[in-house]
Amino acid sequence: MKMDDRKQKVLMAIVQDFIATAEPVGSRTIAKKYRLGVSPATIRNEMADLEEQGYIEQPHTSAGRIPSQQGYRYYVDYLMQRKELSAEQEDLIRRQFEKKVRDVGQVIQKAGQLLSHLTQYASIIMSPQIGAGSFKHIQLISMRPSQAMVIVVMDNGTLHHRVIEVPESITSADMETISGVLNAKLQGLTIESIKVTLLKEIYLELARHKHILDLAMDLLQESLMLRNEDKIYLGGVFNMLNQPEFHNIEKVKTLLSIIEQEKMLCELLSNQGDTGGVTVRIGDEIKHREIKECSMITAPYSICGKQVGSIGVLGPTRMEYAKVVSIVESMTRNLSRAMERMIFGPGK
Amino acid sequence: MKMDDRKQKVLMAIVQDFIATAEPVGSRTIAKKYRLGVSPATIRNEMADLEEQGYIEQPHTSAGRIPSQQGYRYYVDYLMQRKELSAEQEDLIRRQFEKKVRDVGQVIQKAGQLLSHLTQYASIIMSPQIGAGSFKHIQLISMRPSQAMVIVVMDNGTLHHRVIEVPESITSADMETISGVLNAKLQGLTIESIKVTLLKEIYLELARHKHILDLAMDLLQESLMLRNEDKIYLGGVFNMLNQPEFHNIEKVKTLLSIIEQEKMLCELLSNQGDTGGVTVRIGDEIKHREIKECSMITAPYSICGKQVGSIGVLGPTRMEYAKVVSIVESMTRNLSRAMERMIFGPGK
DNA sequence: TGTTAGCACTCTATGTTGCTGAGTGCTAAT
DNA sequence: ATTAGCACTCAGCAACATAGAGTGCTAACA
Repeated sequence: MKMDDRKQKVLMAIVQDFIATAEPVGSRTIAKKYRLGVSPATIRNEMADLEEQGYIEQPHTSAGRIPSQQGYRYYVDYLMQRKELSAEQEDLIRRQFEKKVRDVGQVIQKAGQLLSHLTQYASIIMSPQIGAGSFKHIQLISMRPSQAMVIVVMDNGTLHHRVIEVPESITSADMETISGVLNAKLQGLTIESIKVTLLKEIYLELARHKHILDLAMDLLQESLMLRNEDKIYLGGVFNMLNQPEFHNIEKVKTLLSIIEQEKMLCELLSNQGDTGGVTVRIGDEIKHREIKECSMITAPYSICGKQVGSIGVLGPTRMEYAKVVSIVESMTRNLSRAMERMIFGPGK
Repeated sequence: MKMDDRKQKVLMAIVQDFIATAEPVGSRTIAKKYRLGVSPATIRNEMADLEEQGYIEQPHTSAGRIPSQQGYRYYVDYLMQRKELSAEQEDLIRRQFEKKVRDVGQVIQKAGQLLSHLTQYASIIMSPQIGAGSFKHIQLISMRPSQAMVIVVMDNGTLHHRVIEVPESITSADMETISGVLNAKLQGLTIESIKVTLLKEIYLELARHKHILDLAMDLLQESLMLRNEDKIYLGGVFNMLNQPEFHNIEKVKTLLSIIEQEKMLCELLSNQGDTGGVTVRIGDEIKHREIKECSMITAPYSICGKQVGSIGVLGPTRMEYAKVVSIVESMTRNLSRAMERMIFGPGK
């Protein structure tokens, strides 16, 4: 793993130049553009070594070199220095997140648009996985003569509702009563702690309204079981087509076919390591073989310190790692804050 | 506009063959495959006429003919006969819509997936535009010591909620009271009919809770004003890449750039004619010049007879009109039903 | 008068060839 | 250890040739 200083510089030059131009980099270019103070011939020697060690490769004999996966990895781990965001970028992000939004979906969507706009790659954002909560409040509301709405509020701030059929004989007052009893008996319970005896008790008390009760309990039960499902926002795929690596239709096809499968996207985002920080996965390190020659930079965001979802950027392996890492990091910070405000109110 | 019988047959052959193969159609092919009982030479004469009249064109001298926009139009208006869905397809659609789903978004999404799967083109579906309703019920719920949730239920079955900050001194009982007063005074009102005098009255009655009242009224007002915004589901773009007309990257790019702009999609769907039935727009007839060489087949769906949204299929002008028209039609029927069930409960 | 066979003509698509230039690896001189 | 010099390789491009699909026109035919 040890690498002499000049080799590092050469590797760095190759990676950077290739990221910038998408053209294989020759020894002359490096000597001229990166001023290492040695001649192309010397650099050729270094390159031969680097190739032998697997950091770079040659598309064909008479071409320059391009970084191998291992080369990118080395660059990301040891050579790259983060490129801090410009003041405008910082500002843009902050302002985007200050905007008033209606629901979580909208935050996610805005964040995705911003992320793909800033990076010029595709962005993937997962909506927060707010675990199954416990029951907070239930409310029956009469909507039309024979229809009512059941609303269940969970303590994590989510709510579920459904329209049900009720006998015409049921009055608003009856519904109040039912709501009242259920609230009194069940408040704060999780699915595990709802005892059969307790249910019996309720049914006894509200025997007259068994039918409605059944329907209400159905929704309640579902709500308690439900981990709110994965929603995924994806944007900026269009950007990818500007990358020369996607000038070939077949690649675009495989890319799109993946991207239309939400499940796979979820896996891509969830499969990240342990760290809690920004993760960079290069080429094969993304486990799905359908995605070739792509890299992902992902990071979790959190609500009150608990990781609840992830955001990510998908680009060609020839990605501007230094820039994207900073952007992703800044985004998670801002997104976490926005989510907290969303769910727990504007807070302090 | 009048066209002799054999010409029609020739035009039909050209359109159908081109739709099937994407290759310019020659006179020999028509004579052999479509058995018009005349020789290629005769067909060549007919084709020369058709070209003169603008129904077909020649990509270059030594190629066969392809339909012009006008040619497709004539085909769709006079020649095409609907291709009824196969029993399996009918069945597939029905079963998809019978599945239990959680919310409107999910119905839309499922429908979109199905539509693009059946047609093999891109599908666009608009979520229902349920107009601003009138107020049905408001409920304040204490969530944490200094936080409460306001829920507003509208008579059209939609609901809005928000977490607000409240003084710690407010009790659950206070909230019940506030909810109660608001419900009693405001039930059934629309934004226009809420009078200042009435508001004064409420504020007087609940003077102690002015702060909360303000927050609750904010949400209420927003809810009353809000036409629920356009959400658009889009799927099957991937399918389009299988069409030979999109083997050229530039076209894919313009297609994708459009497709990522939700606004434009909305316009595309809304801009349909009057008819209430299936609308076919070919090439330029879609007003956006960005979309070249595409056709759209759209149709509105309705809730209780009122048109609330549209679904559409976007494909190349060389689209299987006969098939897609039937599919779109069947989908709107099923979607309308599913929406009604969703919003008004399972009903009869 | 409408239909058809025959034929010359056009033009794309495909393949072949040869050349150019970028880039390499090696060797010998510094 | 570095570098200049040189022979070698190979993708990419342009120029050219060829094949084949399809046409339009003409003249013969029913």
